[in-house]
Amino acid sequence: MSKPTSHSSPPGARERIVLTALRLFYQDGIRATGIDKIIAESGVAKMSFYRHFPSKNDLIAEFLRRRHEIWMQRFTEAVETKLAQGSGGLEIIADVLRHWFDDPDFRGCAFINTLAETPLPETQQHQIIRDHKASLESYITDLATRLGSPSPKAAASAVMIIIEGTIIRAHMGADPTVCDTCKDLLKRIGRSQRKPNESSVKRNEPPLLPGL
Amino acid sequence: MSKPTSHSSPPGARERIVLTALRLFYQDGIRATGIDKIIAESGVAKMSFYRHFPSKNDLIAEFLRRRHEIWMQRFTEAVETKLAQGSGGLEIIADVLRHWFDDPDFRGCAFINTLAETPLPETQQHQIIRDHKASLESYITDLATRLGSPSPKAAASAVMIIIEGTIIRAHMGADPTVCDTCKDLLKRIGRSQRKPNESSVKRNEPPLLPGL
DNA sequence: ATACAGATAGACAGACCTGTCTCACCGCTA
DNA sequence: TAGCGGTGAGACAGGTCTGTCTATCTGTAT
Repeated sequence: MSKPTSHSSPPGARERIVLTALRLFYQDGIRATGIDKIIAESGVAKMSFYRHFPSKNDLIAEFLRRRHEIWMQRFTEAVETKLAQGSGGLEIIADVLRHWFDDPDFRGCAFINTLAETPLPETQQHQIIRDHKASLESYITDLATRLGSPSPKAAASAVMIIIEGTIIRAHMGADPTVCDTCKDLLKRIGRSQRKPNESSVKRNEPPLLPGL
Repeated sequence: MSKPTSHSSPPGARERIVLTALRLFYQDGIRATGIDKIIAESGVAKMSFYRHFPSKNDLIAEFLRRRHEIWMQRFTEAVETKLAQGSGGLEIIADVLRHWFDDPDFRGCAFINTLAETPLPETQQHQIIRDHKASLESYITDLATRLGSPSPKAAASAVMIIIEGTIIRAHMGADPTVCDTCKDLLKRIGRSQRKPNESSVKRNEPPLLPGL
């Protein structure tokens, strides 16, 4: 709105604060990161901080919004690139996730983590978190549609469970093959919907069509 | 070890502390719950607390251990009951989860939440969390074996992803049909391993055998 | 030159947090 | 009865947290 946000010169006070928050809130968690630390590391005066963000909650909200933009942009870009290479169906998501997990700074999903450390009443934060996941699910639905899924919404619901579960398992760090398992699961999603031989047909959908 | 833990009279100071921690740590999160609050709500003197738990971290560790015992006991009991009723395969897990989510105090998985709000170095906590998940996976592997899965370990890996993902989705609270989707996915796991028609065969397993 | 907008530096208040310490009490057994 | 281990009540220290306030500096437009 008011600041350049990109494409020019040294970032202003507000932008430096947000960039520091993106790093510290994700790396150490929200409760563990004090305002003082953000102020110190972004090289900003305390009053400058409180001029831009009346309270810590406002910065948290901005952190979540920015994280959403950045994450979605990277995720969709990576998926679209793989898609353009014609390298498969929904299971390419597993490769994209694997690449994310390989980042040494990976510490799980910022939205899941924030939800986990926010008890109940922070309705604004919860709303942003839900919006993020809804946005991701919407994109997955679109993706499933383009891949010819006869029931893209049902596929997206299943894919969301698999994505969240894979992120958690990767964050736990126990099983190094979690992305392989994820990929297998996603392949099954892509395949399964064209075999009306058993009980999973209780939705009304067009028969097949391998479109696009 | 030292205290009766059950079957008799009013619980001692240590037990009251642990019971209060089980409630507050899960409900409000670990960082958000101060020692003072636990002390006040368990009706215990501060020195009694610090006699039993030299630091808050010790209480957190005990919280995780007790939560593990209680959760596993309830989970396996519910699964075994449904199993004894002959009501299906791995997908009965979805029903057990649904029942858990219906608890008005449900606030996600205590272990996931604790991991999310614990940055890095709390190795003891991380170890207990990993042990819990490994224990669950071990039980699922056993379950898959008893249900005749030809590759129970692979099945358990997949089921773990689905369980974690379903818990997260339920915690987000966006999609009320998440347990239905979970159930569909679990049914597919139960079915899928006996169709070697496509690429998912890169592990070395016995060809088929619908055993037991 | 002057006025103003925005930034820096840092003191400060009030709350909360962990952990220590003192003192009095209660119930037990020797 | 005398002692003793476990307990309750609460003051206290030292640190950290959020948020407010004052004072000073800098660049720009008038």
